[in-house]
Amino acid sequence: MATKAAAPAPDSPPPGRPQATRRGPRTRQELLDAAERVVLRDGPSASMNAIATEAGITKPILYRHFGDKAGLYVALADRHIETLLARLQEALTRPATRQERTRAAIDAWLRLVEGNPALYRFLVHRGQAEEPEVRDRVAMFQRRLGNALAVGIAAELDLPEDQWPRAQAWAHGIVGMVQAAGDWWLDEQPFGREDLTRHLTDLIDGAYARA
Amino acid sequence: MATKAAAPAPDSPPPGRPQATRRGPRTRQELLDAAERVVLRDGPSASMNAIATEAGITKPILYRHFGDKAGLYVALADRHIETLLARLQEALTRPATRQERTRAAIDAWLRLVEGNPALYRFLVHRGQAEEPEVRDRVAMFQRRLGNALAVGIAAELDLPEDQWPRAQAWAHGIVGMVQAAGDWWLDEQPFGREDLTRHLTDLIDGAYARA
DNA sequence: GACAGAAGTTACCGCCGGTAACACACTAGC
DNA sequence: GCTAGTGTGTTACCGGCGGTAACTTCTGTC
Repeated sequence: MATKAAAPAPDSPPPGRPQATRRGPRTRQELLDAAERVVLRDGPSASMNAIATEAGITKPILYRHFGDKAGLYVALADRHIETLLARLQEALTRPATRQERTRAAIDAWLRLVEGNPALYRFLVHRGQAEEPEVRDRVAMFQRRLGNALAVGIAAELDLPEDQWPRAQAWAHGIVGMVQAAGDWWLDEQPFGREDLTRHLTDLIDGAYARA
Repeated sequence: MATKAAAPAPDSPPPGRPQATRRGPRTRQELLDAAERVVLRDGPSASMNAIATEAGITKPILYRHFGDKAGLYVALADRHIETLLARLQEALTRPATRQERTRAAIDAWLRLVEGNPALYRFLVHRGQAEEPEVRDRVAMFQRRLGNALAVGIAAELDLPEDQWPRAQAWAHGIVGMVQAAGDWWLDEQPFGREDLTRHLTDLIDGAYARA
């Protein structure tokens, strides 16, 4: 709750007061940039002090902007989650064969994994942080992904409404599958991204074919 | 390294010195029991002080036994991981149809999830703890599980050696799948455990059939 | 009985997340 | 020009954490 309530995201400085002060109020965006730099460098255990220093300010300002550490992490995650979700949604509804849609979605995911492992770990492995707030909040992303996929699967297989839970089970399972396989692949790198995409697509497509 | 080196697990008090002291040196087992009680009650954010208090001692003793928090958590996890791995191994090598083996393994997993959610979360969702030591150590369990399953899949499909990486990709993916589906199901409980077992078995079996 | 050594304690360190209280810049109204 | 108000920033603190040093028992052995 404290997350959104803290500040309604003043995306750009109000044009009525163009350059208020010299030392300048840092925009939320700038703070998030700095936070992201630190988190991607130090991992999710980055301290609020370190982030504040990176942003050239001190702790209390961070707290005024984001409420608490959970708020900051959620804001940090939200910047990327929406675009990633949109990209996956596009892949899943692309006018193409079912197999191609599956492939495209997995490929989009693995491109993120490969392109920015640190960001990926932060987003997917939950900012970890001990407080359940953070865990739940960031884990919600995975849930949304699963729910979106569930709708897609139900449509794909033309399932009646009473079979939706089954589509959900599959969807959340598949999300975890791609994530876990991506994790493993990121560590071991036994072959290229395209190969992993193909293997996972084969797996899912085989399941589809029998459904 | 500090983990195993700290104490070679004196499982039972040496019979040569049956009842050493009155206030007694707590056995490693007793300490782990207390730690488990606290962790399952308070979640993985349980403090070392709380654990020590629960065990009726003070912090430094814990540190003498386990080195640091990571060591304690690893010891805590190891108690259950071995038995769980053995149970899964048994299910995967049971003399039965391939589908039945799959079903049995998933069922064993979901029984743990259902029977002791707190323990499950601790084992699978990584004691979370910020230090990478703990994360890596507990995540290793998932890896071992995936590797064991990979061997099973390679045998199941009679794959030539050059196709083993594919079996690995599948295996780690499937492990993540069952885990994620279990997570979702644990939260939402939209149907019984048997239903989820069946849905996931169907999915995997479909993939097998097409492999 | 002296003694080595384990078991256990108190008291501390530095750091963390989080907050209170205060200082400075700027604008608006009279 | 002076005041009031507001937003930006600071310093200095709080309780609690993981972890450790130094000391005090207590116990079994020679």
